[in-house]
Amino acid sequence: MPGGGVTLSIAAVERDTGISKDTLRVWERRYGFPTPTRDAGGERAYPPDQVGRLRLIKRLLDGGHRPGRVVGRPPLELELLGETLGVAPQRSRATAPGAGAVHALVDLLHANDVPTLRRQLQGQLSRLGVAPFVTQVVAPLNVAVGDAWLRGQLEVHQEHVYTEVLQGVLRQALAGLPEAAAPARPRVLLGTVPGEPHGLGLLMAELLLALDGCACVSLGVQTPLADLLRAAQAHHSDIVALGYTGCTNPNSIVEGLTELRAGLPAAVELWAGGSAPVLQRRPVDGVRPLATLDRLAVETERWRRAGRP
Amino acid sequence: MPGGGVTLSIAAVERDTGISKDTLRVWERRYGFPTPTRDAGGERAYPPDQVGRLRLIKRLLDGGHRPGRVVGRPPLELELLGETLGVAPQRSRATAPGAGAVHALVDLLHANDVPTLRRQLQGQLSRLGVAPFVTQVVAPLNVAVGDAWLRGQLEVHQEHVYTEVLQGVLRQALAGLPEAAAPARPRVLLGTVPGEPHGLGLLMAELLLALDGCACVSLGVQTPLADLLRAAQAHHSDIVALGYTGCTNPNSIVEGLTELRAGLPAAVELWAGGSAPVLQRRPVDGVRPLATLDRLAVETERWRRAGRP
DNA sequence: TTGTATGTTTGTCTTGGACAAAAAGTATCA
DNA sequence: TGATACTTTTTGTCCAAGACAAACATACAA
Repeated sequence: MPGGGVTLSIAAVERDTGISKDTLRVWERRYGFPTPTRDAGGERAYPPDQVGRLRLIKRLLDGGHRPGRVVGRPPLELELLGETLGVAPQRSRATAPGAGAVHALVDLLHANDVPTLRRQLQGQLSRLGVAPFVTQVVAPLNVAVGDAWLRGQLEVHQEHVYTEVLQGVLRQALAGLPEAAAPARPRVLLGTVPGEPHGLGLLMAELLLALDGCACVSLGVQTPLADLLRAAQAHHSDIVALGYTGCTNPNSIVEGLTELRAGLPAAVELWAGGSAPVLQRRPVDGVRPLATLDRLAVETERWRRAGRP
Repeated sequence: MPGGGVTLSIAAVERDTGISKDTLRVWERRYGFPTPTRDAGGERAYPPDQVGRLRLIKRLLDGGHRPGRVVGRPPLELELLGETLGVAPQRSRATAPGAGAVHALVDLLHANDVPTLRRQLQGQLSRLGVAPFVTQVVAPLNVAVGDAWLRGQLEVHQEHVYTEVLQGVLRQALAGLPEAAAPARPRVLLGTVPGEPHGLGLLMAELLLALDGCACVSLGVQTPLADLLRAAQAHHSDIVALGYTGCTNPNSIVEGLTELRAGLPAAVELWAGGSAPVLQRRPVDGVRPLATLDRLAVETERWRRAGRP
């Protein structure tokens, strides 16, 4: 519990790295790392350099490596692994339209130039219009930022700044949209489940849906499952749309979707979008996976064709 | 791990209630509640009604009750306790200016009327101007919403909607502010520590500081401590301002502030604001507690008087 | 009323074992 | 060659009961 000064308690390491206490203890037992010292009370005390190494390991795991191969390895070896990460899927992106703009924006982020970044994004928004801005600039930018972070080229705080700035721009665009007519349909409830802290995707979806004439209500991030159900009832939602980025446990994603589907009336559709691979790999009965943002318009159209009251 | 269907696993209960697994197990041992059944694998399986009761208990604990007095008690008794919660500090608020408006807004929230709520807030903003809106409407509204939630008069999803709508309004106001001149000082870095998911207070502070001519960079919520330090360095911040709402563990708040103060250059000030009682009760050396939003202007003025380069 | 000492409450950490789901490896067949 | 089914390894989470220190409450003295 103490951990003041130069070492961190196991709880502090869990907070800072996102690795659970149970996992930290079992790694120590199995792979011989980390090797925390003990404080006066016999509790684990982690030196800062080990915490840094744990963070690097976490990045590699998020990038697809397996614990057995990385958790015992010396730091130098890990650095090398990190640099070769995420390069494969990049080939297609380099030639995509707007690739130059995306690259320039990542550079600004890298230089910590917040005002210019904000101005550039706003400029792109007014130049392209809302929908093209979201699909052709923000979406690839998101991937680029995620990739850069994965490879350690972007620090965590820079990713936070990115989220914050972009959120400002997107919300401004949302506020500028004309309000939908009173009986707008479908009525969509947006949100993420507990454990999923990223709300940018949600905001992008809300923007596109609102543009398409849907009546959106967003709950923001991390709403408990029971409250998602209650909210859907309170707002007479036609559709519940959830966002997933894959930073959470795949098991709990599937578990949560199953639970929600069971609790939701059959007439209410359940959409699950975002970059979490598990959505495509393990489809849940009665849950519509939305692989890309384009699907939003398609599915909305389908819903309208079905002609609910 | 299963918990599919009608019962929840211990991990799901932790997510839904915010009560840690360790605590759930120790309550069962000490107070005889909860009493989960076991699944085929011998793991705890919590029925939904017990989860609801746990949520109520969590509310009561956040409101100041002690576990020994509430965790064993039957549900009926808990309901009664809940209703008498938080009434004491309300007397002063009833007569405050704008109390009527606050009441009306809470009613809208209660009725799930999102469009009207948004319009009303925007109307108040343009009528009063930014600073009075923040201090005289949003701040008391925050307290009122928190109180209502504590007493069980507002559901969690309604609080989420509130946060979402207000965030939209505040960010719009922020975007409408003229950009500060290039050498604006002080340079303030805003954020919250891991475990603190509420960003509204941060947004309010950013708005007031920007209005006062500060150069703000916000990292949003839940930035790891090490990255807060790195960000302060990258942005050459004069001040690091953190927001706390008290939904987190008081120990870890103090621990985190101590760690940050140790890692930050002496010339960089560390401000801690928000409704967490521990900030006033256990001051940390070298950390400036900001009890109310008014203090922001005062402290900024003091910093400027001190005349840094 | 304020400060100090004592006892109780309470959340978190400990150990070592266990298990099931996911991933990887291997064999079989079209 | 490629897809499918089976087997083994890997890996995160859960369990039990015990221990401890910080926070809280209560009693007592100045």
